[in-house]
Amino acid sequence: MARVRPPRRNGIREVAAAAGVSVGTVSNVINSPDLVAGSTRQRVESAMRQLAFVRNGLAHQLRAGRSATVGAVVLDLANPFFTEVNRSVEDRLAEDDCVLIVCSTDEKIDKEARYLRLLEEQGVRGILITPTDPGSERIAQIRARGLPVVLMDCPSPVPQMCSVAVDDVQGGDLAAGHLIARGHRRIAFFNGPRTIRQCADRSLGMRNALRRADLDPAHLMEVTLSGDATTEGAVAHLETVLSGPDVPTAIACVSDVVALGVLRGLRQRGIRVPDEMAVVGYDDVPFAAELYTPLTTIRQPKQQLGRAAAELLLDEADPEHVHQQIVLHPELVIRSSS
Amino acid sequence: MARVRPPRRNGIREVAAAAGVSVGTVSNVINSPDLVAGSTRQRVESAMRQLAFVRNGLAHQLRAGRSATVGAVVLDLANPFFTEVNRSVEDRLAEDDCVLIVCSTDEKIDKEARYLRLLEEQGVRGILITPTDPGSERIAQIRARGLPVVLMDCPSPVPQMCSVAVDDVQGGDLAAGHLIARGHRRIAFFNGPRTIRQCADRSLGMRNALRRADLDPAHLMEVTLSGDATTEGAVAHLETVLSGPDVPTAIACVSDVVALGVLRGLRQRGIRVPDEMAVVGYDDVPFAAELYTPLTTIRQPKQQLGRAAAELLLDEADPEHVHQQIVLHPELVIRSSS
DNA sequence: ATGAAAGCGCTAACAT
DNA sequence: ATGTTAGCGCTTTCAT
Repeated sequence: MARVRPPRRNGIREVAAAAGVSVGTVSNVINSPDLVAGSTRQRVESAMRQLAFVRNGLAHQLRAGRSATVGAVVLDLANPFFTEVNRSVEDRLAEDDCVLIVCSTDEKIDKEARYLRLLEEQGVRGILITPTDPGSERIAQIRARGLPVVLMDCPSPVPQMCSVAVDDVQGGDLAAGHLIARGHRRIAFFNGPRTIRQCADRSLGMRNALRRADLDPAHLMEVTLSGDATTEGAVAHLETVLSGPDVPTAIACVSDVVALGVLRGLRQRGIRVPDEMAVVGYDDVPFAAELYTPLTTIRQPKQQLGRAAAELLLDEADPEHVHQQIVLHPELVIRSSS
Repeated sequence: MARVRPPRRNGIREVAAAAGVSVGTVSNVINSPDLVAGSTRQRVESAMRQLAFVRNGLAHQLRAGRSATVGAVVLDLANPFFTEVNRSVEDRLAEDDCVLIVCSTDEKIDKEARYLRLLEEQGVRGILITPTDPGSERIAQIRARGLPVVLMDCPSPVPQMCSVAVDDVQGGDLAAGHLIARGHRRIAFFNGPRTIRQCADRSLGMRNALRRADLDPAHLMEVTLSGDATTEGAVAHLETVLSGPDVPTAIACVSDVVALGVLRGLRQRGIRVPDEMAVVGYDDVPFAAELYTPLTTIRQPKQQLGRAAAELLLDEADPEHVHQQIVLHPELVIRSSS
């Protein structure tokens, strides 16, 4: 029965023995120090130090019924937008001694499903998610099992669920409105798949702006990057647009990362920005201002988003909790690319 | 005794009851399906589906003694270097059904200590860390308690510990060597605090290059950004350097993020790059090529780094495991800023 | 092939 | 103020 590697760490039991008290007392000095007499407490604490005691959080959580981990399911951890959101989430969680598990879905529904299950098994305290489909049965089921879910960067389709979103219709409107004001009429939109709400909404916003300017919204040349809404994907799709029959004078992009690819492709072809082609991005990532052509973009309140989402999730423990749908607003940042 | 919110999820027990078998059998269909008869298995599986069974990972891990979480302690989750490393780690872990907990220390030793404790309590399977001090007592103790630790972006000071590093001395050498070859003699180095190994090593490498060119290494004008090795920090420190008695002709930076600040500050002052001032970065983050002035930089093999680190960590479970210190190599990428 | 039962390390009554 | 003990949900011998 001898285990091979049992540098098993000391538990509450060893501490109790060393301090000459019962395990219950040790538990109390950890969880309700005021219940135990000063002298005993000192003895126990010194024993803990001596034995390098680290409480087994799993056992704790199993018994106490609540864990110290929160899961964040986002499209891509390496995307600078989510990166900043996650950082804010992490900081907020730290205030409550919670820790963040990150998961990238790459917009793949099966990866999403897999991670959701993993997180649920893991017994996370709750899940923050930028869902591929906010109305999905899967999310409803998770909530039905009592696990708090907060939608991040996505408005809740139902009132009983928390969400923090940024108004993407407004964002799209801002972007297109700006281009129209600059005199552009043939506008392309490098968008992600419309099945992603952000993409659909931004598209809608752009069409609203066109309509308001008495332009036919159908003339928006929407290019769909499915699964390749990346810098490289954009470079690839640029070819198609430029060699088409109806070359646009402006390209709006669903993200700064995509805009980066557009700028790169344009530069490779010697097409000047903004003179020959205007470009606008989305997100306002940290480097947007320092690009070869500083990028006009739609700024998202990333930190607020992360912090608010974390806060809502932590709050769900509270029985008095009311479900909130927070909507934040984007902002047009004009630079040189348009 | 009635709990307030008990939408408690169904456990192995409920499944057992529904399927008319014992809990042991249910456990077996989960963990050793071949031990149980086909028909029983089917009954159990259908019961699991019916009851939306999700196994309690905490209990599982408590009993089985190994968890499915791995912690990564890095300087800053939002830093594009770590962002890419983490993403690779995440992907590698996913292959083993593990999940990643991320922690940003901001180079603060107390934050690091706090997160390490949290992770250890959390019962992570192991810890990947970019330590503020790789030789710290704290890390040694963690390992002594049987928790695998792999140093990331840092060579192990001792042979019994795994590590994946990138040769930073070489990187510094590459950067300075390049500037020297371009004719620069007065070189400034916007570095982080030398207590961080990467910073110390890159500085060393730069001095090596100077020495090789028969230049006095003491002439390297090293500017220390402590706790503000950020874009903003760099902008602030630039003032000091430019108004000093001995203005450099080139600025090397400890990261692309810092270089971004230098470029920004230079641009604000109308100083042309590279004509009036050469700049080189470090990391080769995704946007480095698309900056206003495309950035000459030292490329780090970020994906390899993350993947290798995750692999080493996962391997430590293996009793046959040997401790490896992997050293990867950086690469000079010349663009227009120098 | 399946069941019964003893824990994993901890918490929370309840007893003293 | 401290000790005792019954579990949390699961795995894992050991019987059957």
